[in-house]
Amino acid sequence: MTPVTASRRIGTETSQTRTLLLDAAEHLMLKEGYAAVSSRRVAAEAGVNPALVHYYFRTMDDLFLAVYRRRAEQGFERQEQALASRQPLWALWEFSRDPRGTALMMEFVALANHRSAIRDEITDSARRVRDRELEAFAEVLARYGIDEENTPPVVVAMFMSSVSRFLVIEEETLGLTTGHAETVEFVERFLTRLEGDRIAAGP
Amino acid sequence: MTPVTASRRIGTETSQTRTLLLDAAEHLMLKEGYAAVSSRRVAAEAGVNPALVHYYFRTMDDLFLAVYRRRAEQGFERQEQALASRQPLWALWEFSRDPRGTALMMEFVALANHRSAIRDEITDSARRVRDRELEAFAEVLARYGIDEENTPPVVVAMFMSSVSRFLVIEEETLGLTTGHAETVEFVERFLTRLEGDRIAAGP
DNA sequence: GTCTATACTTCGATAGAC
DNA sequence: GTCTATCGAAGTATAGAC
Repeated sequence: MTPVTASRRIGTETSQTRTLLLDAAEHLMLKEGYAAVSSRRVAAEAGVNPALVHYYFRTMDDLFLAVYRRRAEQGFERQEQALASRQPLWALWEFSRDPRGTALMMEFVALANHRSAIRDEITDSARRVRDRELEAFAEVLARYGIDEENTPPVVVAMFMSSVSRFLVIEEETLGLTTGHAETVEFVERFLTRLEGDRIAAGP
Repeated sequence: MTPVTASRRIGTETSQTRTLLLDAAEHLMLKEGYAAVSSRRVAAEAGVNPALVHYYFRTMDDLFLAVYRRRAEQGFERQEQALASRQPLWALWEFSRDPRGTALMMEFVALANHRSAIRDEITDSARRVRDRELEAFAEVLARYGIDEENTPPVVVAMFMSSVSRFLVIEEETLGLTTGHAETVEFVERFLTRLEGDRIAAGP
């Protein structure tokens, strides 16, 4: 896999140290923002020698990309699980209200503002998630007998995505909750009307 | 205004150089993200000597706060203008879809994640905007004869805020537009039902 | 108000010993 | 695979001349 043009050595993807570094970078990013993710700080957080960061990741961008890809892969899986469950809309709603995912995503979007390699990666995966989501909403809402003219599945999907993320950011980052309870209640009444009361929530 | 405890000199708030530095910092923040805002780069962007940054702003946090406060003040004014206009909901919708405001806000929220002084300032102003917004929506929707039970003004306000910002971030930062047109159309059909076709848009 | 000069810190990245 | 050592660049902040 290692490109022939690169002269320097690169560690294997199965290395335990590499995983330690990814965990440390993600943790730092959540705790102090992407600007705090430097090779030295990541190494300190992981408890390994700073030079190892550049042994496993050629550049810091490579490290950021690896952190992102790992999470994105997990996101795809959780989306599929949600869609395959008995209450797909409830499951998606709960998934997108998970604070950890949104906080990390916000850091990456901020980072994407001035790092094109990261922006491209995020755009690709966001589009993939969106396409799958829109497809699923169309199918599910049709099954529930929702009138497509008055309540377009695309719009329901976009509303739910927007609102969940907006609420999480305000709550977690700013500690602002004005108007949140009423909004959550409104959405969940809608979900209950379609899928009944929420049965079980997976972590 | 200058605290007695601070030994170092601080420039006046009316200085032209100070304004140049604020403009430069804001521009850099929009173009390359908050991490690009260093004293040297701000000075270069403003075309002045780097030492002047610390003459006008004791720390970089002070600079960030000054940039934020200037914009927030402008935001309050534009909100009041929107609410006082003949089509307040249309005006608010267009205001919150202005890309510049949202992009800058996102940078500040990301910055707030690990700088408590900035988080406190943002939380305060966000709460102020929200309170005013909720108050206005309650009054305006009642005037339009909207049933408060089925369509709670708080929820309408939160939905419009969430959706507008979400769309802007996806469009501007990621270049992702899937599902956007349908969503905008849905919201604007709602606005048209209440306030008629949009008459005039501000700059 | 504006400048030069400077102290000190942290960063990304690499070379080469072990 | 891991370490020490190091280069050069960039950062914050301050002192003091002009």
